[in-house]
Amino acid sequence: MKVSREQVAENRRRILAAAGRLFRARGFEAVTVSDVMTAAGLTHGGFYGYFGSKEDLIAAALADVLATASPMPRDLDRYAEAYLSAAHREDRAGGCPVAALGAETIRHSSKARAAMTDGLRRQIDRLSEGAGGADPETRRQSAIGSWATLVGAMVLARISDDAKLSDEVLAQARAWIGRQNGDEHNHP
Amino acid sequence: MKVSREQVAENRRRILAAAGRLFRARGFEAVTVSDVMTAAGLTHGGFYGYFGSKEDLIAAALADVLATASPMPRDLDRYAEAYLSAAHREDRAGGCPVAALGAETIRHSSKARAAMTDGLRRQIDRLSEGAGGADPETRRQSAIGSWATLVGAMVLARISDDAKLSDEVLAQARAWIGRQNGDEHNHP
DNA sequence: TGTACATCAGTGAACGCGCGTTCACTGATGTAC
DNA sequence: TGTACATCAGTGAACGCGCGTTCACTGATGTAC
Repeated sequence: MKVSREQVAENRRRILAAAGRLFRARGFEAVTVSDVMTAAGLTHGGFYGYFGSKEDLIAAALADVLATASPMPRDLDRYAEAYLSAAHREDRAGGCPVAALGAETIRHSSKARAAMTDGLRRQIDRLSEGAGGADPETRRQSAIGSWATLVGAMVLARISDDAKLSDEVLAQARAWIGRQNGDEHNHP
Repeated sequence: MKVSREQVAENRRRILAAAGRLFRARGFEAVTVSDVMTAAGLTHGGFYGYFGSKEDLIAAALADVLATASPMPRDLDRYAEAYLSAAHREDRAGGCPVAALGAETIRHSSKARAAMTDGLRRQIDRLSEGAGGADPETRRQSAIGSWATLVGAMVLARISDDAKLSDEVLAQARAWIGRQNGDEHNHP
């Protein structure tokens, strides 16, 4: 049965949202087209009316998640605190797509990789604004260094099956970023 | 045809080495048991004489790669230079298993995850030795912070389909780590 | 040391299953008058 | 505004394929004498 144009738009949004969450939680390959469609409240057969292939969905879902990324606190230290939280570590499905899928994306379509690269550029720019340092070059260095530390620390914290070690990684990474920014002159 | 005991040991080593390289290059799920056995110079049927399942192989291959990790230069800055090189970025199959497979490992067997956690502990200890800082706590913080930065920067550098941005990420992450350690007092 | 035989590592065909994808069909939507 | 019909989004059965895994068989190894 045909559905209204608004329903089609709504369904597309639901498919993308479901795919974004499932991919982050389980990775691209462990999630099936059926999984995504069921999570979106549809049956698998309808999928190809929305996307040409599973690879297309991967690229579109990544672009969608990266576009609707969480708004950033104006300050790099505060952002690090939120990013390196136990809540974020536990919430893989709703968390950072780079920490969850960054390494896997390299092996998928060039569109998926382009979406990630685009997200990386925007994230560096956003973090540069909130970074300490007098000149723009220092701020850009802090943005890149901090972002690498945040992503890496979240990967390491999630790897650890020892909760104490995992907590320590998060805390020490936060302190390490603070050590860098605390030395700057923009925090009077 | 039966083969000699030495040949069996050699074959096991080859299977693990092939698996270690293929998994790092393509991820756990995209590599088939046949791929691994063919790369090891055998046929797929013989696999189950060596391992109980593909999941078992994943755990064993991870433990193997992490055990035979490259020897570390005595100094954290020098290690960062080697780790954050273009050569390492290009050599996924022979590179760091954490940057290549860290995020995926969470979703596999507890043995695989335990191998990674073990590797993380050993890496933190190794880097602590080469880190700057007077007291052990500062050195441990530098080790964790640096390791997170290294892993994260490699993931980001590999994501980028823009070579210039990728090079910049590596260079800026190196500088960011140097900035931390350059401030320490153990480099007269 | 040499021979006879039991062992068992490796082979390749075969298995069942679940995947991505296709397609004939259905019936609500939305358009033409 | 109301009616008649063409459109087309969604359904679910079906497809071919490749995966992980099993197994009967083979023939070199290694042991017993």
